[in-house]
Amino acid sequence: MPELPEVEIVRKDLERDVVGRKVKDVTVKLPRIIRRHKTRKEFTDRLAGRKITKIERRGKYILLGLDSDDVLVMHLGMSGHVERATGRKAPDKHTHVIIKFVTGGELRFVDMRQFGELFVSARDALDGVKELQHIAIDPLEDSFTWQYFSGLLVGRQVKLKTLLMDQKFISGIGNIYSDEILWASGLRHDRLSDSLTSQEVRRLYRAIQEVLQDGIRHRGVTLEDETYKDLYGVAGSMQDHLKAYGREGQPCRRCRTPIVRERWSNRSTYFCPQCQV
DNA sequence: GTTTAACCCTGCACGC
DNA sequence: TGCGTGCAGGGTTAAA
Repeated sequence: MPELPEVEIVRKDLERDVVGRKVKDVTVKLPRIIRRHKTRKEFTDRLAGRKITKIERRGKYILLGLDSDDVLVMHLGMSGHVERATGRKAPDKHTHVIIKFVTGGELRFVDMRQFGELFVSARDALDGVKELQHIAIDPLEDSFTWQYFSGLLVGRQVKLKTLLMDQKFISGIGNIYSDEILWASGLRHDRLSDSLTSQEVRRLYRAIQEVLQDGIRHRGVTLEDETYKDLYGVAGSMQDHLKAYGREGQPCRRCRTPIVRERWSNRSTYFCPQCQV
């Protein structure tokens, strides 16, 4: 389930591995993945012969800058990942788009559940893309200060988990990391944002940064379904360090109370009923 | 402004 | 063993 840390790992891997490479040709095996384009050709023609110049991230979106002033936008959805491969190894059945490079080797977009997508946009038209224009501040940016964060909370009365997962509020946090952040800050998912003391706001702010950085340090969460892997097919290890998510019935690492799983907004939410208040 | 539900799709568990 | 059914899973958006 790629969230900010997983997407950031992919961004870093791509930055090291594909910047400077020139695209030879592109194969789209499943048009659904490029659903914003009317035809395959409209997509592939804008990539063929182009050199990749830089890799950026906006929330959970990855932006591959091209030397044509176009940008290849990538969203991993729920089960997507990107892998570097040689043409020798046959692509598995969930490989939907293959980008071949002039220097050999290729980039494969793999996504079992097909919620991910790729599209090409002119760089100066990016701000007009609905999903990108509303993306809020990145919690790992320098400008995400404690003052800024507490300012965001002013006048809002929303449950904390809803707020954390709201990409218009802060970008990059999904179901797994929101549970971890709330556990780390000792706050319940259904606490209302305007009920926090300034000490609790500070704890939440710290937890957001620490948990996300931890996720990056451990190269992301790879669950049993193994849908997320880095560019080289290597699994992350953050799943071994989770304190709440996926630990239903297991003792809380702080107070030994069994972790509870609750159905919340059509999602699983894991928390400690004792030490998260 | 906030909450809820539905949708996207595949794999898997379950019952017959 | 094989088939059909139902549901989990995350992000987004439309509707309430």
